[in-house]
Amino acid sequence: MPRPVTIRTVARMAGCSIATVSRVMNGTGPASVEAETRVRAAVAELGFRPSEIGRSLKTLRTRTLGVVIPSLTNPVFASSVAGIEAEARKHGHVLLVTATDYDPGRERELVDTLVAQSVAGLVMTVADPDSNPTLDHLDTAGIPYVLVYNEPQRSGRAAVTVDNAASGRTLTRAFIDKGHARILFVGGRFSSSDRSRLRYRGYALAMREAGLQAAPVLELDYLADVAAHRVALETLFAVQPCPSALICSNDLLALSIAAAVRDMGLRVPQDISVAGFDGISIGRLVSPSLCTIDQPTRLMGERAVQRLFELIACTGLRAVEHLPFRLRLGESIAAAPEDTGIGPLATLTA
Amino acid sequence: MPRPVTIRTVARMAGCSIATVSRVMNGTGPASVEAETRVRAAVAELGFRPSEIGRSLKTLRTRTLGVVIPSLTNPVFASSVAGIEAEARKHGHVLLVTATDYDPGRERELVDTLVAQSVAGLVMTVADPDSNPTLDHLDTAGIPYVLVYNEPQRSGRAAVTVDNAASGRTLTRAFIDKGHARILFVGGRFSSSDRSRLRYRGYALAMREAGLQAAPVLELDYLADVAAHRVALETLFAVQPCPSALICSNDLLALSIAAAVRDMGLRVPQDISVAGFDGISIGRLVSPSLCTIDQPTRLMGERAVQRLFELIACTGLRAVEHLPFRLRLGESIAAAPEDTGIGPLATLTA
DNA sequence: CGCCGGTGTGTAACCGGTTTCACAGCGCTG
DNA sequence: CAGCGCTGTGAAACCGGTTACACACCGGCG
Repeated sequence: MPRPVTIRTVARMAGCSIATVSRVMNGTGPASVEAETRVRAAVAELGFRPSEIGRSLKTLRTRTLGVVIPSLTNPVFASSVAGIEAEARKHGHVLLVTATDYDPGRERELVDTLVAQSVAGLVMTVADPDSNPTLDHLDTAGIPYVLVYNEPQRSGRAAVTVDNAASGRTLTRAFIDKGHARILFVGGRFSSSDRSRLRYRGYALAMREAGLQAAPVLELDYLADVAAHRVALETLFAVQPCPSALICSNDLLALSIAAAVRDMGLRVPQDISVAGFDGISIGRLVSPSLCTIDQPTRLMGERAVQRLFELIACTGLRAVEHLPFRLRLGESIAAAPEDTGIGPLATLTA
Repeated sequence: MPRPVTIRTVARMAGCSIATVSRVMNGTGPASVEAETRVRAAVAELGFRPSEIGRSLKTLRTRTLGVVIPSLTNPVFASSVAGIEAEARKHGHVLLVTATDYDPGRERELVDTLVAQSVAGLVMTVADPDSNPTLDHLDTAGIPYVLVYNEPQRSGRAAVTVDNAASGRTLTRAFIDKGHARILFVGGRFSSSDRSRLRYRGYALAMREAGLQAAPVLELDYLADVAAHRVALETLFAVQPCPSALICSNDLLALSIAAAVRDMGLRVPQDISVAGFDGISIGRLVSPSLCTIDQPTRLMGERAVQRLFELIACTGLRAVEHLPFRLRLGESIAAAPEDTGIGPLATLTA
């Protein structure tokens, strides 16, 4: 158990005061060439690295960013955290990462934990960015944060996202252009995702624009297994004609829904087309490759950190920034089967 | 910008000294009922939460664990970090997460950064757990750590993993049992993964036991795209008979290789069987579902944290702990085509 | 020669907790 | 009633840095 090397150890070895050591290491204030030389030699010999704790105590700000996301096991969040981490490291900061496990009730507790760590700022994805006491609390406490994937409607909050409604509209229009009319939107629980809600809104708009009736969303549990998803689909299909296309609110759900469809003995995309959102990279590898809305997930994380540092520096605006998305057609979308003109879904489900 | 609430604010409002506040909050030392009542009331009214920085300064240990992994975008690491995070939170700790991006040269720098943050301990996945100066440094500095996925051969290092060689043997034997003889092992760069090496060793052992000759590993870049993988396969297949089975050193690579095989106009598994390692959950959703070695990835993260706390408490051993793995057959493995008895791969590649 | 200003350096306060130590007050025992 | 021990409390040291401030030293100028 070697004695810890502190700034005092260095000062003793260099034959100067701790103030001089600090000045040399941070380049603040004046220092003679010989003092600097001796300090640098001592630092090198001792392998001294200043404690971030001691440093933080004075300014009450650490070189640490807090991250709050629903889950690490969804590749779309993992990918954005990868971007956040890389960009934070560029700025000499590290990341405190926490997950709510899709439970909005945990948001407040996690934020409090991170605030107790005196993070310099937060990057978050929350369930509801508009009516959110936790974010209100951060606002009043003056702690800067940037939202990722969230798209607050009421402004005054910094966010980096894509235009979810527009992407839902784009994706739905792609289906309509291929002759689909009975298009069902399958969503994760709306309460835990404003993305889901906005994507559905885009879907509904595209349907209306095409003179089609939007069906109510089929709400499923993100995290349930294929069997549960199959049961949900079968239950629905028993009381209404089978849709020719399923738009799922995210890629992970789309992969599970596609598996459930295959389980039912139907082919993707010949019998039913399936699409998702997010553009997770695995979607390119599977067969049929997944039709999706491609998002710059990693870049979104990087931009969020850049904007967070702007907020910390008191430049930068609390506004929503939209990054471009792109339709990736993939192989899981095909032209609508011709023999299925039974009518719109909504007439039966309404 | 509200004045920060410190322990002194609370003491003033409760009409006592900061020592009493500290004692009440931590349950250390005696405190009268009335003093405790006043302190708790003040804490509640002010919403006081003690700064972790101030707390840490005294003991020079934070309630923070450091995590070093190759990448967050590989679901197998993301999943273990999820387990690490959940278990750490149970113990009231938070996670500093960093990624090497598969560059072993960054390990030292990241560890130094985390050590400067005075982490209580580290959970790591490194390229080479046996000959590793960074780990040596942690040993001499007396900083506890537990390895995940790594399987150090020379003992003296705490690790949580599966028996990678045994899993390679099990998987290979499954192929042999289905009549495969020309089985190729496709690996990520060996230099960046001891798992790859050990899984190959298990493959080679199973081949030898069955009287078959093991082929040299086909080393590929984990992160390259499908097109690059296709080129690599075509180049190899041009000079030797096409194997009937491809065992890939991890699931992400297996998915990419399967896509490359399909790109070449071959069917999985009718023409070529494909398998991976890790048991990422997405492997169950794709079609054909992926044959793999199922690992308790999340549990591995949880166990690592449990053992790390044992090390911190100076109970607990620096030893390798093997968790059970399970062969998941899936649909990407089929019986070997009958007309392919051209001979073992090794005779041609050697 | 006295004064001014700049340069290099050390001392000490400070940040927000934890913890040691001293001590007051009280009840008990001898 | 003296002395002991226990309980509750506060003052102050302490952790490892940063930084305000004092000051010594030196060269240049009036």
